[in-house]
Amino acid sequence: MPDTAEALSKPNARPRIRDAEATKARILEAAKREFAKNGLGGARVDVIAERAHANKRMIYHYFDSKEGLFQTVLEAAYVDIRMAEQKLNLDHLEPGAALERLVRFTWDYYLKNPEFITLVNSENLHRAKHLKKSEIVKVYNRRFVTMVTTILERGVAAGVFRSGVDPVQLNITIAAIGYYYLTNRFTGAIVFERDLMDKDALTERLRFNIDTILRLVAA
Amino acid sequence: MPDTAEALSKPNARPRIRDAEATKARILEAAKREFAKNGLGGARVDVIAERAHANKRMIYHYFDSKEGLFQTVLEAAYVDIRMAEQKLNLDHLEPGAALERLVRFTWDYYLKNPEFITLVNSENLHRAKHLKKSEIVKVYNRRFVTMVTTILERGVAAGVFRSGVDPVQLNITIAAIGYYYLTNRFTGAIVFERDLMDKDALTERLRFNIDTILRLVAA
DNA sequence: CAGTTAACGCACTATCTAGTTACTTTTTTA
DNA sequence: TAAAAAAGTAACTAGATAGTGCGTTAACTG
Repeated sequence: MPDTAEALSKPNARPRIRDAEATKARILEAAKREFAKNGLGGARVDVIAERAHANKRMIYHYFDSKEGLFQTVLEAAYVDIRMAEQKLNLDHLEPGAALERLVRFTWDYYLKNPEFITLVNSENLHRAKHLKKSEIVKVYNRRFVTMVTTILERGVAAGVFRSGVDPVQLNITIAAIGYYYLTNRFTGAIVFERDLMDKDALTERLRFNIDTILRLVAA
Repeated sequence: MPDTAEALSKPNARPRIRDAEATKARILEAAKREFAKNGLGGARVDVIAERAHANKRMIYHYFDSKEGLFQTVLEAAYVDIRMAEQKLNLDHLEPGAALERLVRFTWDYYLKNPEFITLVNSENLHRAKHLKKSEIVKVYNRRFVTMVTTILERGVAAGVFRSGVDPVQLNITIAAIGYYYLTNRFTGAIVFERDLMDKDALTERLRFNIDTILRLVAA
């Protein structure tokens, strides 16, 4: 009789397999959802622990504090989008097509990863204090800005884009026209009395955004 | 000796003047700041009471709950921006100038009223549950959408704008290119390694935004 | 297999926080 | 001017909530 009644809370409960990496990953995934849904202030550590099927103690073991956890989640989110952007391989496309592809990608990424937007909003409410500490993110960001600069230069050289467009302003604008539409979709639906998340509405907005950006750089 | 030591906490303290409207106004102002700074979840009712030089009990007396207070603050914010927009009197300007003026106004309003942006962000985190309840805001919003529709129609008739531009998409875009830049100024400063709030940077962004919108509607 | 390390879990606490109770004081009204 | 109504206050409560102390158990190591 190797198992006493006290040793196991449930009869026939198999011994829990221990896996630090898997537990960390489950906590991060649950935290991303909870932070995205309620912001840093509104998120509950107990909820994250429960959703991750982990003990709350482990959160403090791996991430030190609620803010430490938030910072890790945020870093992972930035690394993820920046890596996805790098994979676009825009250099093989002609400048106009490259720009269209970037606008399309940005839109699709926000749509598929709504947590990204909410995490960024939350971080800005806190004046980017967590992102400031992150060294890894800087490296990725530089490569990202370079992408658009290269497209613009190629377009100007080919005579299809006008010169003098600031790559940073363009970058911000590409993000803005997708980001704003999606992050403010709830108040937007009320202000404009329209379902902004309707399938046709989304397609229409993407078309409009591509149009906006191409007209902006057109020669 | 009409005043006993217990009747007055401070010697020579004049009897407090009672003014319900003034107290309400102080609470609303303090609440706007606190909600804008910390979001609905992060805001503290005690802090609002203290900043308003009011007793916390009065908040519950006038606004029922923290959420009731938030809703009132949010409604006031929307009414304020919509009323300011109506005062622009764009009908007297030629279409291009009218559009430029609207872009400029939107930008300046966000700059001068940064709480507006944070309140809207907070409201969207809560899926616009407070704004949904507001009837007054609907009236103002309709007039707002009409404004841009009229400018577009006049521009098309005058042959300076192309036809087929959706006024709602245009409205969203005008807001987006200013709003995104300002709400994400903290993470933006890190991503683009630039001070986005520098005076010259702000002027440059406004110019860029006007350019973006005019190119978007150009015939 | 003995002993060490690392993963995991329970139960607790100090503090905070929205909301309330039970009053006092000023202003208005009849 | 008496009494009713409205404005204002202090002290309290019940429930959360981030964070911990300490014991237990699985996995690895020599």
